[in-house]
Amino acid sequence: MPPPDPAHRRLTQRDIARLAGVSQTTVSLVLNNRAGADSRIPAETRDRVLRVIRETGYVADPAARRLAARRNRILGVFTYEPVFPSATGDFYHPFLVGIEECAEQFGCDLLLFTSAPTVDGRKRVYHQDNRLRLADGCVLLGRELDREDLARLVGERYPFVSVGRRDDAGGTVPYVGADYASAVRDLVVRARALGHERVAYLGHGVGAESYADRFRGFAGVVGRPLRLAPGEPADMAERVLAAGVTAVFAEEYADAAALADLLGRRGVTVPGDLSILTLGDPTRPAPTDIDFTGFLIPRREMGRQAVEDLTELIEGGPPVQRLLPCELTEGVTLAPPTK
Amino acid sequence: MPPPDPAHRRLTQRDIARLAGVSQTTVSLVLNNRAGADSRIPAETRDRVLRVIRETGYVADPAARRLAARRNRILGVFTYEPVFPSATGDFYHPFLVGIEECAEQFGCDLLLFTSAPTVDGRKRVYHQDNRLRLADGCVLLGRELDREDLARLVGERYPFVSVGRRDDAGGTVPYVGADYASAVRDLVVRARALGHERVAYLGHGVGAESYADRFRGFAGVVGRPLRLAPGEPADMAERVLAAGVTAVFAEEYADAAALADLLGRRGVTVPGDLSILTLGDPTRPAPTDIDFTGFLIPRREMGRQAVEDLTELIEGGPPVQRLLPCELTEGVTLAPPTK
DNA sequence: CCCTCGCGCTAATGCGCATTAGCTGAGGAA
DNA sequence: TTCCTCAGCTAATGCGCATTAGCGCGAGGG
Repeated sequence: MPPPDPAHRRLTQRDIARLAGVSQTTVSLVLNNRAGADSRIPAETRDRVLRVIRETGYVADPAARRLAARRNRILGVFTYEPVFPSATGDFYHPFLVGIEECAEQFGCDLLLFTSAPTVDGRKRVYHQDNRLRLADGCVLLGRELDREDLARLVGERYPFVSVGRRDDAGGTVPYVGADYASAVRDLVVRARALGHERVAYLGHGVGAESYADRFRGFAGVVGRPLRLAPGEPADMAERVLAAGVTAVFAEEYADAAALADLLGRRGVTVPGDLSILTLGDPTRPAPTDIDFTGFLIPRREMGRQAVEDLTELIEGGPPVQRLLPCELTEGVTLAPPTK
Repeated sequence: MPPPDPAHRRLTQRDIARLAGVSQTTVSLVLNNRAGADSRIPAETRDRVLRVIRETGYVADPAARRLAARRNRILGVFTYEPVFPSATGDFYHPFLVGIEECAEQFGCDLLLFTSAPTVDGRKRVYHQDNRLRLADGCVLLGRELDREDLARLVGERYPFVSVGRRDDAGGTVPYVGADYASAVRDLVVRARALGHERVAYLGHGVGAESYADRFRGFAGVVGRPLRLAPGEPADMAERVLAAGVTAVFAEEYADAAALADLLGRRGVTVPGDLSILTLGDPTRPAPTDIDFTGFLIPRREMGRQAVEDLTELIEGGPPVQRLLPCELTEGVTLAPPTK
């Protein structure tokens, strides 16, 4: 590549140094406030340098900075599912709000790894020419992270924090998750207290950690846990009714909404004839006016906390795993059973 | 900073070179597919290098790459108003969708400049220690961009594209805007065709380019354009009625919604007694069930196009300014005047 | 008068890569 | 044989910065 037009070449520390009549080293020292015992800079010199910097509007090249100092104040954000495109977009949005807030607070920029190509319908961190190392560390977002990716990140000692609990992958995976198990357990206990004996879990209950955790919480307090696969929406209502339960715990909010709708058409009232509880926020659009009883995922807080943990990890701290409590929502879809 | 534990030091081209029994230069050449006449590499050597790269999973350090090659495939996104926090969030979301889509298509990552501190209630591109130059170029988003920022970007020949038309700022400002003037004109013409003679523009009509453009379109086809400042919502309805017009063109969707609501309470029907037209999508939450006649801003497309123009600008292309057409919405709030 | 000593600074180096300018050895021409 | 060519590489350099080692100098001590 030809060298850029010198007239428009941007300023470097050397330029500043020349203008201030000092060395490049001194500029760097002033810039980074390195007033250590090994290199003191009198106020006069410092002011002179700072004045030139102010007048010229010099800003350090972050790439060079990263190369030399291995630090950037840039945090990566990798999302396994598309964030902006709106199907799941509204679900991930609050996480990003938290991430953004906290990043701003720490004075960090956010690098969204949008370039990751989609292979077999999934994104992968490690692809040809990934730019992971441009950031000091990375926040991982998505329902299902690739286990190979995780193992490799762990193996390479790359600083990252997962939003959402993850099973170990060849080492400790740092995460900020939601305490689904406890939240589900609390809901079941509450339903029990109202008299519900025959209850069902509507959902997969396996696969993604978030599903498994919910079902674990359910199975932990229900003797012989009954699980109904969501399956075809069309006959979901039938299967639920056939199960002869008085309360349904829906893994997916959208399933709860669909179920309520289907039941309504059949004249089955909620919560009169059947109680329905939601186990988290909608991950897909679920048009409904019903104020479900259930719990909310502390998404924003999870985002914030992930960034906080990440910065500490980058500083050399130990990997931490933590679960944040979910907030129960009163709602109107849980009532004592009538039959 | 102490050198990192060599056991965990990540691979460099030199490591690859050693493993493949070639020089670092060769690795670089293979990696960048530099098969020019000046440096030919036989298939055998190339394959050997590629195999080592594959086996080790080597990926080039993007910071070093940027430093040496001055290219990054990272596009910056600077937003003058907060994007995620949800007040205006829903308005900006579609722009980001378009930006993200197009960036992915081009294999670019997105750098969100979240670290820009808010000064005097506004964000500024140029602040202490900004990281603009980490990206190859930048997309600017926001209703009102800072003119000083713009002038400086232009002056420094920094590649950027504004989403939304901007007046020149010491040079041509590349933008992808919405053709508000034409859209408003079309709406006025349409209202005229239905018999509306006395019409009013409800809004500022000055300040941000997007406001000015709308009013310009309005004033261009209305003899003595009447402009009503939005002012206090409480008496907005009174002022509109006092103006004795048959159709109102509302700059802000939220104002249209508020107006319709206020009129409804007074028994004034829309569009029976008064037609109301909206000039774009809601920039603030506007709860309403009304299907307004007006137009939509091609936000997603604007985002896409901005990224496309930006990449061409980075490639050395000329700055382009373009306006995208707005889509008229039929709606139910425009009808022939009754008085 | 020499000899520390510490202050205030700078020369030199390397981060990992892309790029330019060669260098080497084999094969062909003279 | 000698020279030339050219394919196939490599050494060297610099991108802009942070960092390390250390230089020159004046003050204070012996």
